[in-house]
Amino acid sequence: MNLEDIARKAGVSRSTVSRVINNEKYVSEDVRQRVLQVIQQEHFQPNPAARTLVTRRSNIVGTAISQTTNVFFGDNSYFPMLLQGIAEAVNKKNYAMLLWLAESAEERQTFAERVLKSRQPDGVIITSVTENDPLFAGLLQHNRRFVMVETPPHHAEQVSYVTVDNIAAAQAAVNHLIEIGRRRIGIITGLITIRDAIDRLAGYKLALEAAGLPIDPSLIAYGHFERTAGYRAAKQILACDPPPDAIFASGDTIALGVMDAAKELGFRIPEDLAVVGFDDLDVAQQANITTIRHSVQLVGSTAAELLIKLIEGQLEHPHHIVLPTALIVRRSTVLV
Amino acid sequence: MNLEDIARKAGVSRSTVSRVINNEKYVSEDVRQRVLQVIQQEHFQPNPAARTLVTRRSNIVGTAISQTTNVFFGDNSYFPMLLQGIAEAVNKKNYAMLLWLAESAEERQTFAERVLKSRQPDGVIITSVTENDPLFAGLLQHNRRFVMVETPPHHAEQVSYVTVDNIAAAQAAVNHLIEIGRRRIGIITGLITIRDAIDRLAGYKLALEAAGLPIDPSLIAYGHFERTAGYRAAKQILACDPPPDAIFASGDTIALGVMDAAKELGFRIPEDLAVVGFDDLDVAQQANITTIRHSVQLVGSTAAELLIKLIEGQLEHPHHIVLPTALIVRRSTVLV
DNA sequence: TTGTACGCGTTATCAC
DNA sequence: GTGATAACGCGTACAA
Repeated sequence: MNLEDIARKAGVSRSTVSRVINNEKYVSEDVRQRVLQVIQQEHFQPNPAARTLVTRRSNIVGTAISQTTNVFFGDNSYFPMLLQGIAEAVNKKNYAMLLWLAESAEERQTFAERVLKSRQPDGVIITSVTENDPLFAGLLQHNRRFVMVETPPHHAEQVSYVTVDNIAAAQAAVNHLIEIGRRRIGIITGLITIRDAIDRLAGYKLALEAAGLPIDPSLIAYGHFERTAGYRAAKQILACDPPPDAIFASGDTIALGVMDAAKELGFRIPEDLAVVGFDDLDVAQQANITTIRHSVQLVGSTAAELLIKLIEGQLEHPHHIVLPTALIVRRSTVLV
Repeated sequence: MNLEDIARKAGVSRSTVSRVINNEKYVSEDVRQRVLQVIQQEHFQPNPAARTLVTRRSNIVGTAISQTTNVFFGDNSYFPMLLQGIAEAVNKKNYAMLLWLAESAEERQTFAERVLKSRQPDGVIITSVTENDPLFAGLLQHNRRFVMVETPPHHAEQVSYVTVDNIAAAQAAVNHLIEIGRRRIGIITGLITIRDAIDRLAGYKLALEAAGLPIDPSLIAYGHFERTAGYRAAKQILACDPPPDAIFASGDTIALGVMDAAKELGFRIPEDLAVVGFDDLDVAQQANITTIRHSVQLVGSTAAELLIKLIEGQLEHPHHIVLPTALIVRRSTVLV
């Protein structure tokens, strides 16, 4: 069943059917109705491949998640939320989403090749880019259309991206700790090759400096966005003498690990140790963790919308969007 | 850049280039090398739309997740693991994955229409099918190629699917409880319109009957696959007089909710109350919950492999695959 | 072993 | 308003 068949049944030409389907004007109302009726009764859908061949548009956006398995899996709902946001925008615009997931032990290089090789999507959304990410470099080099979630590690001026103001948010988190009287404030970073992690650390330092507090290197632990990593890093920091009276965890899953360690070492929260997370994932609410809220879903939908606008030429590339954050105070810093 | 261009640069005809790309024989070795070299230096990739148009194959498999947002989001890593498994198989076979996610409050009907309308993929993987699922019905009615994860609610004989032996697994779980001396064993089901949930309940009943134990309706609570649902259902069951000495939770997230309720009501685990979960998600290991292990990732990859074999005509439709399970004993039933 | 010619189902560009 | 007809880039019988 194709345009030709529909045309015959409706007693018109192929071009007219095409016009009806694409909602063009210059089709008389009765012809349009007749054609629509045939289309409906035959459950006709135009062949997307043929359409793509001529328009050079697939109406598909790709999403590449180059994280190792356990992060995508684990206690982290970041990616599912991001996907949900992307899906939402993509549906609204009548696009489809192609998804690439890195395999557990896959090299970033082979993953990048897989994504770069694919010519199906009109554009790509990428996330969790590291310093020398071959995917990022490849997209840039081949001049492919893409949008980054998070701030790019470099060439930020040439790249379209959606992010939250990590520096300001981290400052807000640390300021909150200072306001409740904490003076020895530690930080556990995310994977420090990722821009988000870098910026949150920068915000932490800025807040301390602004308050005239010293920056103690022994209170800075480099980790990554997982509970177990948070646990290990917290044990290290809490062993300092004197121990910190607060820890800013660069992610909620890290904060969970901090709580684990604190409990084990007999620190009361928040009396002995105040903890602030980042992201406001479901777990933060469940575990009553003070955190920075930024809607991951909103980041996802914003990124997808931006990408589609770039594809459709409604916006100039590059384009940068910074979404707001909010400090959510819970029991991990303030007793109710 | 297309076949024609490559052909010109290599000094051969378009068809020869096509033959080289598709690895056909009857191409002399030196011509093949010459063509390959040009392809490499031009970074040429054949246009997938043109290819699809003529072969009627897109090498894309669709995955439809028709669950509401919070399930996909929440404390549940089931879908990410499933996706990871699908991605693995899809990569191996050089396919791509198209993903549809239902939106938070979306009607099952509109979601089904969205999936059914799409003609991009060569086949579809679906999951979480309910009794009168319009997506399931639509795929069946339009005679579309698809594979189900889990046992279909009906028409199972006509449908290809991958599942675990839920009945046997639930029996094993309950038998374990009986073996450690429990006699008043409750169950909290998953969403009872889903086949998995139905079968696990059936297995529970079979095990009790086989052991000559009564089936007490007040010990059966109908819930769904979420922690909070497990919590509520557990509070209900634990309020019975006499209370149960064991609960079989139809999912690990439900089991977490049971532990929450038990803790709140002062039940010691496992002394006063033994708890068995299902799925062996990461959380089960973290919370030390006895559970039924079945690799969700394996289910995903098996489903994708099956679908691709059906697409490529290497297997007759319908085809059924039942994957094994294992009882994993942890501290929620037995003190170490 | 290689080349020629046609068709896949659409959109775009004309002429009418 | 409508209808021919030429692309789009590829695979594939068939001819050479």
